[in-house]
Amino acid sequence: MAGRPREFNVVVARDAAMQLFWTQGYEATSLNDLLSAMNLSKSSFYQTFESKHALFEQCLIRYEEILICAMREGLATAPSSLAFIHGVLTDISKETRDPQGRRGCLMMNTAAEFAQSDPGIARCVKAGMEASKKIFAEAVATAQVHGDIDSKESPQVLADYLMTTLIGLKTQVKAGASSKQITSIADLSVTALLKMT
Amino acid sequence: MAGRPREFNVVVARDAAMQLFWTQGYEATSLNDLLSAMNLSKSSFYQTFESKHALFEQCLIRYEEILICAMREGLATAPSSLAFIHGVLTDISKETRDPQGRRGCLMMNTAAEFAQSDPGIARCVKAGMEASKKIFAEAVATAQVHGDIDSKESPQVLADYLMTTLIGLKTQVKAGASSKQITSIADLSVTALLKMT
DNA sequence: ATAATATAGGACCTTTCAGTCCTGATTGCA
DNA sequence: TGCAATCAGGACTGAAAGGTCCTATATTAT
Repeated sequence: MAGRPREFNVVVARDAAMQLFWTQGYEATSLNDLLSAMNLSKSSFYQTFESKHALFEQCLIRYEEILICAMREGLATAPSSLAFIHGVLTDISKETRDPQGRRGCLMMNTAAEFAQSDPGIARCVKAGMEASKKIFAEAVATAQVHGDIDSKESPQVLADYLMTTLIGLKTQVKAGASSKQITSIADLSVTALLKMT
Repeated sequence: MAGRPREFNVVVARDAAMQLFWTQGYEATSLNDLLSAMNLSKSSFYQTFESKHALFEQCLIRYEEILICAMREGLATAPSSLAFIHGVLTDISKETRDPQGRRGCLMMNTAAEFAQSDPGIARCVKAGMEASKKIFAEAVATAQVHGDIDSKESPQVLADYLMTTLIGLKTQVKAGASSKQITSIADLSVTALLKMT
């Protein structure tokens, strides 16, 4: 009953699309761009992925999964929760080196491009934001238990603060900030977090 | 030698365009959208504004002028430099009320949409960012003189920190954060700034 | 009156877009 | 052998995009 098997890997193809959307944004990425990057014929594309929009949503979800996984792993393997928090922020300075890094974060780029106009995508973004924030909140809570961060403020509010800083830093990188600037801001933000009572 | 005078106000028309670009972004705003909002015929449009792209650049520059002026005035009239800084951040919570406020900031939206692909626009954005940062730096320096902010950190770095927070907050608003969340983060950021040594 | 500039409106152009459909070949399983 | 599903590739559609050009009318200063 089964016909000819698929010759390409759906995951690989979708990841290629994700990279392209990440670099160029949704609107700026044409179908032909996608077909080239994914190395697919139009037939195969529409047979496998319903539409450009549907594919984008899948890419966004996938991106968020990867992001969350990376954060979870980072938190799990870091010497301490505080080191994890500090690392997430300071590592952004590395993204200033190549154009690849200057792309920012697909989730945040999408927030800027779609938040107003596409409720479905907006929900996706919000979910990803919440998930990231939750990990920050866990990290903060642990750091508070260890006495690295003062316990007067709730982990949720502090996680919101960290998310805000993260978004701001990523955007600054995109806008052309230097590695040094980013490092300074990140260090300052963490210092501020610690000195707070 | 002079012919028929212009019947519309260039400034008013351009401001209407600015509002539209602000709400929808550059790509998502079609020429017809612009003609309707500006109440112009195609003839008048192209006679006055060279192209959609040129108009956008003018709008961006105008937006930045308004922004900088508002900040300068805010700083001049605030009871103190610290109050100004605190006000800029906490006032963002008001933007959560109506969709109008959820548009974010044209300059930052543009950074997200164009920073990678359009060097001219990117330069414009960077200039606006620098100008905003400069005002923050002035405010910080004054607050340091008044003893409201510790003088160990340079005004430049602290201004960078404030810009980062500002960008992060604006983006969070766009992504759907609540008024309460924004207020909490803004208060926390300023508190952090003060408690720092 | 004339030159110069503005107005409105529409025809028109080229390009690009996402998406559909069709043909014909290919491949695997039953 | 035949069914089912894939493949590639191109023709095609309808819509929308930004821009140009043209006609005809209106308004001003000289």
